[in-house]
Amino acid sequence: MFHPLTERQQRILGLVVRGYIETGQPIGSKRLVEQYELEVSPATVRHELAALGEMGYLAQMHTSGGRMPTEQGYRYFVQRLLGDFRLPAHEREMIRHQFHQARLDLNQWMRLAAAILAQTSLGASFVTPPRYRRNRYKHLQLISTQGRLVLLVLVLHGGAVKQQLLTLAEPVQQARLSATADRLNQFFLDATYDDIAARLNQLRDELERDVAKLALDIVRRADNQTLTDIYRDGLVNIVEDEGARQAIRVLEERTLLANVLAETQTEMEGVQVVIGGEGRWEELKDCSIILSRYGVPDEFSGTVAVIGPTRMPYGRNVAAVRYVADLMSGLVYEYYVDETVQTDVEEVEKS
Amino acid sequence: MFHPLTERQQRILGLVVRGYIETGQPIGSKRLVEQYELEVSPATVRHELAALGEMGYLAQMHTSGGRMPTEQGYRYFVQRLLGDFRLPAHEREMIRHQFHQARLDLNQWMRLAAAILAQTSLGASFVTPPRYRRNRYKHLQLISTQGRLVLLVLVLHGGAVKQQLLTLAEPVQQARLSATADRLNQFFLDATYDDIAARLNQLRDELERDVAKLALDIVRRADNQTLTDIYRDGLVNIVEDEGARQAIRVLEERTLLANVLAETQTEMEGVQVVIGGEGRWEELKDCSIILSRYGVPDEFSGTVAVIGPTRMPYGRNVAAVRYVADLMSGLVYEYYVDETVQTDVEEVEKS
DNA sequence: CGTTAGCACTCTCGGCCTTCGAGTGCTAAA
DNA sequence: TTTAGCACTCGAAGGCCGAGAGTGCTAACG
Repeated sequence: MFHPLTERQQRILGLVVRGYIETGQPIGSKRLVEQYELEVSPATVRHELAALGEMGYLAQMHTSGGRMPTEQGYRYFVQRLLGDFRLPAHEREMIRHQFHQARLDLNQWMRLAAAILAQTSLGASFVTPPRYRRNRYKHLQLISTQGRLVLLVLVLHGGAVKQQLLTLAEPVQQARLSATADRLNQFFLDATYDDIAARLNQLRDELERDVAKLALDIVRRADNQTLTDIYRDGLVNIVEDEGARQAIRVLEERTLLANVLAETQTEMEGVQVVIGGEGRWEELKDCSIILSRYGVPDEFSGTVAVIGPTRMPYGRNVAAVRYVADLMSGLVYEYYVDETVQTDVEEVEKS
Repeated sequence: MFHPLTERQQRILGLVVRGYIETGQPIGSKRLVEQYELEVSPATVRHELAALGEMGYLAQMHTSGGRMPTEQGYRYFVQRLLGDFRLPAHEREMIRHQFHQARLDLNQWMRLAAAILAQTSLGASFVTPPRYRRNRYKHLQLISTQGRLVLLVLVLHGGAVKQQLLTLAEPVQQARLSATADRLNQFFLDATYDDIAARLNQLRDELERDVAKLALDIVRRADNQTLTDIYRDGLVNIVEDEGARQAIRVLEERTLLANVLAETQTEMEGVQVVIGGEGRWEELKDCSIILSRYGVPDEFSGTVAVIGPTRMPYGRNVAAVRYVADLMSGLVYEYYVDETVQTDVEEVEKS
């Protein structure tokens, strides 16, 4: 797989890779000898560099511009030259401590893992949730929300909780929903997708069958789930451009974003535009944010927003934000605001 | 709040802002007249520009470098000069269509909203979930997973589903757990944080009280939840630097990431390093990914990873990824792998 | 009085040239 | 095999110049 290298070649390759990683500049023979106090002359090093170049471990951009590692060079470095480095004890201790601080919550752990990796690597990181290759039905619950709308909560093995709203043909009492859920739970405990599919016909009751079909679909989606819910962090570390950094920092540091949203929250409905931090937030000097609430004002509301450089097409973006916010509001009103609150709202409107 | 502007000044300010947004270059009097066919001479425009400059709407970088809008200039533009622009009909139709495609799933809608905004604005976007100012207890479920570990699933008004693992003092039968949940559900239906806190003392049973306390804590966290679970998209649009773009594109395009993970999945345990796409993925030519599985291999596993430029400190990062993966594995084994699967694993190991 | 033409001035940007320094390959000697 | 010497290459940095765009000011004009 790799050309065999002499001791000295390995040493030199390692130095070039390390040097290039550190400085970002191609490394030449002279610097190599001077900086790392090799006991040979630059000319000798040049021989070796040429050899390493021919074997494909090093490349040079220009005829006289020093060497930098090729992909293969990096690979050799990583596989052969990288002694097993360990994190310093105090860092390990700090990380361990943070994990044990966290509650028994897988999502928290993942978020934390992403944050820690971003912090210690000074790069970006991501974490995907653990998943079973074949999920198993564990527990299902049906919760009536309003009229014919029912919230289905399905717990899978491994603690994954999936939720799904469904619309029944006609309203059904909570009691009957609970009974249905209980029966299905007995029937399908620890069932895989195939199990559920096989036993589906045995169900007589129509409601049971409808719910089971939905559960089946959820298990199917969980089985070939493609990386939704991944946790990311540290994007800000790999972006050089200052303008973009600001925007990304805002999106990653939740406290900052929370501040901005809190201060705009109380203001009027409709689309709001925050330009260049409005003098209040130094951190987003070169950014603009176009945002709009959606949902039930002051009661059950979220935010949709676009963030970009101050120099952005405001007309278009304001229109887009407004349109999407309106759509979201419509959907939320229709499906997610349950009766209690709607009554509250009506009362408020009457008074 | 704003200096009053003449008709013509408004017109000119608008043109400068639009022009600057479009080209990114400061705009001068001459170009203004020629490009937009004003019926006055450059000299007149210069007068107006100077006036707008004194009022603080425009600024110039250098004595002779054309004008660009100040923050205040943008603000005037957005508040007064921006006619209400609407998205073209076919775009609106397309967006509406996509929303109605989606299932009745709030999370899907938010993801979709973020994606659409990113796409139409060519900027970054974010969406926060709608939340009640005061959450209400809706439904609680206790699910025994293994030994003394119990998964608590709490549904709040508005369909928010919170989960939390808890450790009991001693194992309890599922039947008793269900009964407890039922009692609490009756007792706390539609209760707010204060309600729960007030009625907590009335609970006799110790298990009930412990669970209720935990539920109370969950509601408290939901009440002053600070922007967890926000959906972001389009970061790639605001980053110029090509290296960073690649990394971000990988993180945003789930299919690409899924490919990479799928192809590395089957390989050996431990930390893996993907350098520069290994020739297989053109899209991450200048990136390296350091990744490791955690959890139960081939059974219940996820990934932790660091992604950054090819030129990164591999030693440190490999160590960090390994350490975090090991920690996560430990936690997952301890709390999230239930008996059924542990048995499976043992069987496999025996055979 | 608002508008315009003319003018001198300023400043950036791109092209062109030069110099400097780091690095290279080759050859011949140790 | 290693080293010194040498001629050569190439990019980065600095200086110079002219073109172009833009400015403010002033004086004339309707």
